Amino acid sequence: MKDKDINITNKIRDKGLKLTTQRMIILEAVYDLGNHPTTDEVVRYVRTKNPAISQGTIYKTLEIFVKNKIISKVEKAGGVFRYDGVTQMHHHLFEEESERIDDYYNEELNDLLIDFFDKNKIPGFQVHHIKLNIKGEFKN
Amino acid sequence: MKDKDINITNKIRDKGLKLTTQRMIILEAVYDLGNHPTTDEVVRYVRTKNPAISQGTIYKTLEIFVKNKIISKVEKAGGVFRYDGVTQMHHHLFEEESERIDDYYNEELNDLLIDFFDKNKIPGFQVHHIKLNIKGEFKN
DNA sequence: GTGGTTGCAAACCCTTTGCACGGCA
DNA sequence: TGCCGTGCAAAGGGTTTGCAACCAC
Repeated sequence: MKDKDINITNKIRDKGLKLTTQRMIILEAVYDLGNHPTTDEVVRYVRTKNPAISQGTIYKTLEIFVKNKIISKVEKAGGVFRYDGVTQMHHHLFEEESERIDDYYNEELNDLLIDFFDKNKIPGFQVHHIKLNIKGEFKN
Repeated sequence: MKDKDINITNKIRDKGLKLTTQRMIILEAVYDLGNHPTTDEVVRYVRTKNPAISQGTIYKTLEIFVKNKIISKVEKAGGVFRYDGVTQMHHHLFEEESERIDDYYNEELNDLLIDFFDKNKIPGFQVHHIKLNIKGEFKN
């Protein structure tokens, strides 16, 4: 068994979820596809590994992963869901026209934000998670 | 003509869009409903003012307003669109279970963010707009 | 006058659901 | 063995589209 498989196995088992072939392949898909895949992209990836896995299962399984915080949904207006296998704090760069979404990591920014909300509690609201949506355009 | 109507009229005309009854009522709906209405909420509001306005027109018109930056879409995972009539820089508080979305205004935070990205340009990306998604829970 | 807008209704498409079968623990 | 997970296919529901009639400019 490869390191990658062990990692995937643990992610699933650590949440008390049953380990099945379907779940392993679906989680592998999110990780391997990397760039915030849509459900459809996950479906196509999974097909290449095992065409017998149904679309319904993929939809259900992705939701189970989200509920168990193994992956997360990218906040995205537009009827299509995207999933994100990165669980550490990071932000997103959006380009509207192209639908492109890149990750943006910056420790200094994270510290700045955490520090800000430590000092400035929001009345009547307890913060769990902060994420910056940065809209603009990619230049080549 | 009320001040409100003049304001709405100008918002539409200033973008070079034709002024129609439908557009005025639809824009009024987004402003009056206030709290990030869904398309369906806009449809219901518009019906009370003029039942003859069709749902298709409302969908098309809201998209036209977004394209012309008169209003904006709230980034939201979930198949339902929400619209936001507030154009000044602000942030959103999300509570997942309840679907509640409140606005969060903080000038100091805005300055902090603008200053940060002035000093820390993102290679290959030009920032147009920054918005924080703050997830957590409302306490009563 | 005329090109953009609207109304209508059907089509779309992603997502959800129900249920019987199958397989992990 | 028991119960959770899966496959299948149909239903659901918000959104989009096409086109003829209409109307601001």
